[in-house]
Amino acid sequence: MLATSFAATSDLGVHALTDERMPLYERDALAERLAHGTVRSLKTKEHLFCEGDVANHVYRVEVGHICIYRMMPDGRRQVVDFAYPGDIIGLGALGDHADSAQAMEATIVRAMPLATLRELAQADSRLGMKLYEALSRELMAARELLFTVSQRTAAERIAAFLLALSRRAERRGENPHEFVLPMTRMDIADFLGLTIETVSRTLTKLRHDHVIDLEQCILVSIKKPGALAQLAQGGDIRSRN
Amino acid sequence: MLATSFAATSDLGVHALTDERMPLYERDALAERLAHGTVRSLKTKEHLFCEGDVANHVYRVEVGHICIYRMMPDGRRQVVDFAYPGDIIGLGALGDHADSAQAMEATIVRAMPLATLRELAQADSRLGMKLYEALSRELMAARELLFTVSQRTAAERIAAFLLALSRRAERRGENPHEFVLPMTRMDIADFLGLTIETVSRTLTKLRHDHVIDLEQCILVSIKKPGALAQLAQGGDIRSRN
DNA sequence: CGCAATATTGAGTTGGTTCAAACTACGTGG
DNA sequence: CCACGTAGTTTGAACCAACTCAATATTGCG
Repeated sequence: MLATSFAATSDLGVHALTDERMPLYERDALAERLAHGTVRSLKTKEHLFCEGDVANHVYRVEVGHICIYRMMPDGRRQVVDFAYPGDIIGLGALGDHADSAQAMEATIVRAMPLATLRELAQADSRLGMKLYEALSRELMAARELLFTVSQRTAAERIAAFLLALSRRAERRGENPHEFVLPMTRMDIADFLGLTIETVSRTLTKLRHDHVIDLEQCILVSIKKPGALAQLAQGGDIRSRN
Repeated sequence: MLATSFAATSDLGVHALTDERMPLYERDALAERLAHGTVRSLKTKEHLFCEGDVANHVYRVEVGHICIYRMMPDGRRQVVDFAYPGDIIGLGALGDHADSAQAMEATIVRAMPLATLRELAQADSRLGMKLYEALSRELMAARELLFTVSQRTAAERIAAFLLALSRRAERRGENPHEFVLPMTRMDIADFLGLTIETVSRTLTKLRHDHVIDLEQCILVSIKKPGALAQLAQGGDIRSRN
């Protein structure tokens, strides 16, 4: 049930466990199979699967972005992960899906049946180990997010979130100081356990303090990475570069 | 990195995923090996391992209770799990431990080297699958807790927590409507992302509303399970039985 | 261009925190 | 066995960060 290896949440937080993280699936039997897997296209807001659906595939995002979340009957929503191209979704599901996966924009994924995955893992115990490790990392990411949501202030959460996105951009070989937010304020809010208003206010505050810059609401430039890191840790802002 | 299969957190929450849960390790090669594993005794507050320690064993709690948590440099603490007798700790650790494990009282565990675990999994692919499933459940539990902490009010969190403990008691063949809290208010607070004062106040409120009863601060009797469940869901209390 | 969806900003409210003080349980040693 | 000390818990009152409600401003799409 979640984006493996490159998940945004993965390194949300202080300990930056994730810098040791590398693409798991490359050169894997898994990746090879996926390369020939069924392609599925999703429109913006279309669901890849929903809470309660029987889980019978894993997916790799090829193009676009997917939001993994869970809802309460009364409408409260918890976003659990954001999947980027290359990320694998649906690992860890036993029986039914416990979360829903929705395309945040026009998105293409490749699907692979769980049965096939099981066969591969049976045949190649190294793959089994990798899947296990991938799941471990998911677990760490989930706990990191738990920590963030449970213990940090709004400003600290946003700072940690932006830093996680920055590190992710870096890992993907993109500019870590300037990247696009594929998610809406609502997604961010539901991810961090805040309201859209608080997300917005906190971002504008960071902008006014010249820690970041924002264009078109979606293009983030990190101007003072040090200040942002300091903030994420719980320190006061002050003018670090 | 966590208490498998019987973890208290496991079913914290609405969807009660956990009722499908059964003891994983019974009749396993794992359980057999553990039965002959090294015994280790811990005094109250003694650590089994700390954040940053190299992870080279998994442990099964035999007697007592263990608290798994993570700390920030400034002292903020997030409790991630409570391990009961039968629970397995330390699965999912890759390299170093990301959490600390501390005995909440005089506790006995059995240890098994990770190397042995890997061998066993290599030899018996069913065991590998079980470990994978155990980890999946940990992940679900972590997300359930995330959801609880992120979206629920203090009263809802406490209600969900008590219900989780109740279900756990039931699974262990104990009285689900009367059980002892092995953890302090501080542990509960750090688990649910609240302060000890709020935990205390919320418990006394539940007592005054005759939803629960409390003796010696540690013996909980659930008087109105329905009201508690209602509350956990986000509904108002009202006098359900 | 004009509309609908998303984001920002402002003002007032509140749930949970913080700070502080009293109370309870319990282990220790006299 | 009881007096004492300590750690843990409860309770109260003031405060504040984030929420709610409401209005305005963007953005992007048909």
